[in-house]
Order: sequence, then structure tokens, then C-alpha cells
Amino acid sequence: MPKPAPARRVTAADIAQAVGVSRATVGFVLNNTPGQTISEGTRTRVREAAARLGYRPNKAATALAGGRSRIVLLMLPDWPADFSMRTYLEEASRALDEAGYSLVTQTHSAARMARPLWEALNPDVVVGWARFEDQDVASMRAAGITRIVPGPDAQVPLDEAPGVGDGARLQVDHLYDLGHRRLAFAAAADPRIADLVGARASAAQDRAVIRGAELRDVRAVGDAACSAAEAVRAWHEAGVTGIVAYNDEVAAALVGAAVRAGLRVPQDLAVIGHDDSPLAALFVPSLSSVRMDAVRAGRFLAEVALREAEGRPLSPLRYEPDTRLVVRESTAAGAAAGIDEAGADDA
Amino acid sequence: MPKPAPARRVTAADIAQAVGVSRATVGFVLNNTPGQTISEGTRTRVREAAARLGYRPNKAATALAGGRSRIVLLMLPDWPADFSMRTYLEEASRALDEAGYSLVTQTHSAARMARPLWEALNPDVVVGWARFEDQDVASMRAAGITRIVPGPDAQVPLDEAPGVGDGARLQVDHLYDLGHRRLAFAAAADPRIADLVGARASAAQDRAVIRGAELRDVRAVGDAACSAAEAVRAWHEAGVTGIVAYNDEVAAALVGAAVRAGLRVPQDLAVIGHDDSPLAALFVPSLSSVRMDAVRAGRFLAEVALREAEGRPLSPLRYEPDTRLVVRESTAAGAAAGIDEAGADDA
DNA sequence: CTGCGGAACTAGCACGCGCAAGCAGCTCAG
DNA sequence: CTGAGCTGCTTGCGCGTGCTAGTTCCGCAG
Repeated sequence: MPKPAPARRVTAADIAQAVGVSRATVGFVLNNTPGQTISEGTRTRVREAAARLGYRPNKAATALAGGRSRIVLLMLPDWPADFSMRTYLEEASRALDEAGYSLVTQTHSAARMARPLWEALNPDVVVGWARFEDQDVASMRAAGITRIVPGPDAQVPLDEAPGVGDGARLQVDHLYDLGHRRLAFAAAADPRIADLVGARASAAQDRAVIRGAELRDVRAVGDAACSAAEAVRAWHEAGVTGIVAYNDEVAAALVGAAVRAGLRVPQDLAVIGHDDSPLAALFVPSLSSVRMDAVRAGRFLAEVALREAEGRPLSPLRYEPDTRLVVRESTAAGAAAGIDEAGADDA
Repeated sequence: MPKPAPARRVTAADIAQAVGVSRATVGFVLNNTPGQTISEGTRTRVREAAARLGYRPNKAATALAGGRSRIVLLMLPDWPADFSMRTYLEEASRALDEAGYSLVTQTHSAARMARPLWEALNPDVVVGWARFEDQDVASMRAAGITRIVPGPDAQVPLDEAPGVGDGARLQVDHLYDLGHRRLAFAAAADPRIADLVGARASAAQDRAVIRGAELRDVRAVGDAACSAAEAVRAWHEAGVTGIVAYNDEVAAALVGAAVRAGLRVPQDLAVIGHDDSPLAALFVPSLSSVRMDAVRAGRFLAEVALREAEGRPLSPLRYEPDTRLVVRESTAAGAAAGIDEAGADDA
């Protein structure tokens, strides 16, 4: 053997030399550049040589020359990437990959980096779940990023954004239909997700008003066991019989606290969670919850990112979430005793 | 106003023009290029102009010219990014940012992408938790990536890698010290994490042999409630009194099944989880678990990636994990009744 | 024989930056 | 007075690709 390989990457010039054409031709063939007439024979020979040599275009050069990196950066809030989130991301990633884009996600940590990821990656689009802070927007602008979703002047508040409040409305409806009229909302104490928690809480409150139930008390339940116990005690004393929890973890904490306090779930206190995490089914008693169609949400994200990347309008696009109730023991029907007298005043 | 801004990104040439020096000088100043003598006055003026104009170097151009992207790609297995993982990633990200690198993570999905992320990002280093498949290594090679950790011919098996088996050993020791002699390992059914599950299982088995306990039955517990019930029944019939669970979720499923089957936890069956997820403290009974120091692990990852990126040797680096037992109700001391006769034959 | 138009390419610039090489001006030993 | 050595810069190439503006060849009508 004279030398196994030059350990140098294969470039378009190598293909050009191997085939005996110019580098431009190679580019035209491999990119299917419209407006160029290249004979079928040449096309074939170029493609074969590319495959044979294992050509991978240098993305840094592509990005520099073309001005597009074909990267979509998704900034996620700092909450757990549970299993439905993973499905969501996987689907979005798959859909974008099909369109020739790569999805990169980062969970936005509180500590501000010296070099934010959008600066390092040069993404074509930055997508977030909530509006970005002005500081971040300015940083993106300086990094040459013009396509930001949601735009810096998005007008829709988070709790009215499609999909965000649907789960909360289902939760309220479910408890109402079981006869509960005094409800409370159990928020998560984690400040990092305050936006989403607040959005779900206000969606729940609005729904309660519409249905004619009472949902005033919004209380944060932290990781500390005592806070859950305290909340359960206060709610029970106030005559609350149904609790809308921000997510399954909060619901679990409350159910645990209720059981420890000697309350029966769901007879004395019904609790419904959100997200249908695996934990919900395992808990004793098992937790009712709300599940969202992560695949559909992922596809929606991909579509939004693609349209933005290619400068197509987002407007005709509408997200139709598929949110479903998952009823389990923690809100079992027929078990809500002693609350009939409270809810007899309306149809 | 004649026109607010050309909407064009600020380049080094703009700074050069503003200051009245050549573009090279700008580069030398901003990169602190060694071996160049630039007067302090010029340095200051360049830096001021850069700040004033909001200069952000184009990373695509930097990567192309310098051959380094200063990106570290971490490929994670497809398991949940729970809260300790997030701490881990955050710390690693912070440490790398300090050194001028960006950390990008991707959870390796089963579906193979048309364009893997390492191709799109051109990272200097790709780091994984387990050895990469040959196919992936080949793909990285073709994309011009030479620095891969662990190397394609890493010799240390996963269960002997520092940190991987420590938790399992602690779990076994804990149950042993409580008097349990017949143990079982509860694996997770998810095939995506089979490697890690297997590594923990074999570490647990080895430890049990060393201590003189019996741990033979390794059984997968899936999401379906029936599989947990079935496993609990089989183990209880076989006289197993202590269960080492792969993680807290599996532990929760087992404890739930045991309670439903009328067994007392921990009196009839002690269960210890792994990872100390928030769920562990909330469950009723609360779950004993094992917690690892995610901050330390994150720093270790960053250090490994940095050394590899800069071509420094990894060898003198040693990971000293800080793995600790968290004892809760599911293995409460003194509650293990009726097993004393089984464990009287050794010191 | 000339002109023309289309097919099938090629030459070469631009992208923004890192960095090697070079060059003017000055100082100072010999 | 020369030239070696230093400071403080500038010129310019190269990275690999996209893409515009050609150029060559060739068939065919006039």
C-alpha cells in the first residue's frame, strides 16, 4: 500500500477531477441547479463519482457561500423533556430532515452564555415556544438572524395560542361533568416555567367561569412535600373538591399528600394531571390526565419552521391540536360523594 | 433619515474601514493572535469599533477558514432528559462555553436521518456515552470528523466505565446491609436503553456475588401495568425480598404493583430505585434511590471534550463520581421482617 | 460562407475569515 | 554608512461552495 488515504476530506474539486469536468458542473449536478443544461451522461458520471468517493459537502462552506445553513434552532423552555416532548421533537426533526433541514434544540438555561447557540450555529430560523426577550432578539439580530418565531412583536398571548389552553379546558370540563363545582388550580413552583403555568391557569379559570364553576385559588406546589400537604389542607378546608394540576408531577404530589392526610382520592378530593406521563399510570391511585398528540404538534413545528425559513407566509397555517382526556382512578366517575348539594343550581 | 441600516451584517472589513487599518489587523487584534505586534492604541481602537458596531464574527467563515467550528456535539441515548440530566448538560454547556466552545446535544433517535447532525454542524468533537456503531463512525469520518469519544476501538466495557456501575453497587450494598439476601434486578423494557440497563444489571450481579448475596433474576418491567404485577408475583414466590430497580420509574411501577397485590413495602418487598428523580420523593411509599453528582459529571464531560478538541491526551484524566444513597420508605431500615433466618450464614 | 441559437459546459468572483509572508520605517551595533 | 533586527503594520492567498457571466461547439437556416 502506498498510503491508505490522504486523510483529507473529499471536495467537489476532487469529483470534478475524477470525472474530468469543471467544479461548477459538479455543483450544478449535485444541487440540481435549475436553468442549467447538463447531459444525462455527465450527470450520471458525476453522481457516481460522488458516491464512490464518499463526497459530503462542507457545510461551513455551503453556509458561507449560500448564506443559508439549513439549520433550525429550537429554543425550549427549561422544563423536563418528558416522553411526549421527545416524540414531539423526534417528529419535528424527522419532518425537517426530509425537507433538508436539521433541527437543533437547546433548553434555555438561565445562565446566559458568552456565546449563545444561535451565534455559533448560524441558523436560518430560531423558533421558540414563547416570545423571546428583547435582549435575546437583539443578540440574534446582531448574529445576522432575521427569521425569528414567534416574532418579537407577536400579538397572541400565550394562553390563547392554539393548543396551550386546550388541556386545561378539558381538565375543567371533566371535573365539572363529574359534579365538582369548587375547583382549584395547582401550579408548579418552578419559576422557569411560570409562563406556561400561568397560561394554563388562566385558561382553566376562564373555562370555569364559562361552565359556571368556581376556580379562584391558584396555588403553587413545589418539590417540598410540605407545600403539597399545606395546599391540600387549605383546599379541603375551603370546600374544594376538584383540583386541576399543571402537570402529572404536581398532581402526584397532591395525591400523595392527600393520601398521607387521610383523604380519599377521588371521593374526598379529585385530582387531574396534565401530559399523561408514564408516572400517571403507575401512581397509586393512578392519575387521570390529559394527553396531547405530540406527533401532530411536531409536524406543526416543522411546517412553521420551514415556511419561515423559505420566506413563505405563516398565516393560512392553523394548528389543530388533538388533546384527549385520559380518565383514571384519581377522578373516577361515580366516586365523587357529598358534593351533589353544591352543584345543583345549574343544568 | 436616509436609511436606518443596510440590514447587512457587520464584518471585519467594516471595522477595518472604520478604524483605518487593514482587515488583517482587525483579525489579529480580536483573536489576540500570538506573534503579532500591534500597538496598544490600535488594539483599543479596533476593539472599540467592534463593540460599537456590534461585530459578531461569521461562524461559517471562521469554521471554513480555521478548520474548526468550536462546536462539541453530544449524542445522548434516547432516554428521558430528567432533571439530573438537565443539570449535567447545563454544567457541561457552561464549562464549554467558558472555554469558547458550544455544546449541542441530540438524543439519538432510532430513525436514521438523511443528514445526521454531525454532518450539518461540522463539530470538532463528537462525544457519546457508549461506543458508536461502525456505521455512524464511518459517517462521521466521511463528514471529516476525526475526534470521536469514546473512540471506535474503546476497550473499556460500559459496566466497568467509571460511574456507570457505582449506583448499582450502592443499591446492592444497601439492601444487603438491611439483611436482604435474595435479590432481583428489575430492568426497563425499553430497548433503546438496553446497553445501560445491562451494564447496571451486571454491575449489580457482580456486587451481589462479592457480598455473598444472590441476584440472579433479571426481569424487564415495561410500561404495561401487568408486567410489573407479574414480576412482583414471580419474585415474591421465589422468596426475593429486595429489588434493585434500574431507575425510579421502574421502582415506582413495582412498588405500585406490590401495593395493589397486597404486599407491604418494605416489609414484604424492599425496592430501591436509581437517579433520585423528583417522583421518588412523591411516591407513596416514598422511594429509596441513588443520586449522582450531575454537576461533577457535567464538568467531566466538558473536560474530556475540551482535551479531545485540542488534541490533548485524555489518559491522566480520571472521573471520580460522587454517588450517594438516598434512603426513604421503600427500603426503610428495621422494617425488613422475616428475612433474618435467610441471611445468618455470613458476617 | 455566414449568422444564429441552443446545448453543454467553464472561468472566475464572492462569501468572511485566518494566517503566512512581506514591507516600510526606525534603532543601533560595527 | 551599512545592514541586521525590531516594531507595526499590509498584501494576499486559501478554505469549499454557489452562482453569474461567459465560452465553445455544433447543427442548421439563409
